[in-house]
Amino acid sequence: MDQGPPESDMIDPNVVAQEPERVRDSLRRRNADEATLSEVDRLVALSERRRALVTERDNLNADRNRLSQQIGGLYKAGQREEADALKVTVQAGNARIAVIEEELATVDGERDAALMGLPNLLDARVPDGRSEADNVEVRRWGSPTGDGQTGESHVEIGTRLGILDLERATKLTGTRFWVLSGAGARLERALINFFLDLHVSQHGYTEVMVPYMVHRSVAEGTGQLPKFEKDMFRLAEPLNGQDVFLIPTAEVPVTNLHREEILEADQLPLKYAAFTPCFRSEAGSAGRDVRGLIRVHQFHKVELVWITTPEDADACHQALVGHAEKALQLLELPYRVMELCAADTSFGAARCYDLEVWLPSQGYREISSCSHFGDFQARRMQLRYRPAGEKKAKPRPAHTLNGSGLAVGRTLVAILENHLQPDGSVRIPAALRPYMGGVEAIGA
RNA sequence: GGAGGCGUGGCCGAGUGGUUGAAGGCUGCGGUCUUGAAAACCGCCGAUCCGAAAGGAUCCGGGGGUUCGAAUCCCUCCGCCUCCGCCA
Repeated sequence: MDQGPPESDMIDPNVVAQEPERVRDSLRRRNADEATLSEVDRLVALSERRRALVTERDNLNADRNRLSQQIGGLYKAGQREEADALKVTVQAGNARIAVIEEELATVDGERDAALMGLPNLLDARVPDGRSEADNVEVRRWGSPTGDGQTGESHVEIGTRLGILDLERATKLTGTRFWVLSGAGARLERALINFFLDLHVSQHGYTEVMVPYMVHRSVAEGTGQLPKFEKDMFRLAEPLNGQDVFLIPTAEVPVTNLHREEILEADQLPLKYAAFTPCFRSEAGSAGRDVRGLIRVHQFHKVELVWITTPEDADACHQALVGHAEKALQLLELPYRVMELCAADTSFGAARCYDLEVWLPSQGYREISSCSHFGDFQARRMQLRYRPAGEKKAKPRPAHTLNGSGLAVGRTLVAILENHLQPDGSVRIPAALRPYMGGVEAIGA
């Protein structure tokens, strides 16, 4: 069923086997429970067992190979008797090999499953913290208006202007869906084009359009699976022989574009910008952000993805954040940059900055998450590169990064709320007007 | 949906049961030669796992089977191509 080389790894399995304390430290900083911590001990034992089995199996294989050659030689020499005697020996060895292979398959399976369920090692620079309240503000931009509580909400504004229709959306698919019409729909489309043009022509990204449904192994590559299956939508029937999931973000198909490849160092960094819809089940978030466009089952996003070298990754990460910030600045939306603390850093990330846009009705809300995955995703999808310089350098896992540039729906919300005029209309920021057919305000 | 063909290393392409991880070519890298370049010639050039190393194991789309031994035979899945039908 499954294609391609076996998925394995996540954090370097050798690190788990040889420096379990380092892994435990990272897990503790992430607020991991005891069950997860004990996985590390199990992993150490599993790795040892695996090594012993592999060694024995390889030795037996070597014996068999040698004897088989002898058998071939004996047959050619017409010495059937001797050959048949050797066959019996080999058959006995094969029986033992079969037993070992069986145990090895079990051990490998358990080890892989445990490994795939462990979150990434945290970057040492990530600040300690027990919750999102401990995230560290890095900088602010712009001048927020209002108190972040009593401002007119995008739902009220959009409905009043007749460009947002939440009620009719529920007739179609129920709650957490939306309908935009007229200038609202145009605004959504304008934002998509604005983001794409900005990043492609100003920031040097290559635009890509990708499938919105992916195989299970692809979602494992970026780390959504196996742990967060309930957050995704899965097709009822397998497609092309495999389970298929609706993408929760373009990160998934785009980062996996080069899975199982060995890239040359001079190809890096690879920078992709992709517009896609994103589908999220929002399991477990019942009751949160129930009204409006903030948390929905389907939304649009322009995602920025980098594939780079370990040496360059930090600088790339900073550049990525800057690119997302630029979009907010051009749209004249106040925001702050937060460095996430250990407990709030997501499963696959080693380090992460969130961009939070100011909403007069809600205060600061996440509008972009810029993550540095180190080699975590690259290991899971066997995405490697060959270091430059020395002749035959061994392939190494690449480093991957991604960030929203930006979440379109939330940007639309931010524009409605921040650029609301005293007369009830909404001003279109200058940078966006060319994409709005020159319109300067909605509802004026 | 029906019928047929194909799937080998970065690329092209040999190879139908035995010491082939795989001929040959191309590309790439190093060298000789050259003021430099080109050409020519020589050499090197896949990945993963175990091992301190020596060395060993595995991989010819994926999985399974036959066999002492499989790139080579069988089954199955996936992918690509061609023809017919259908839909856009």
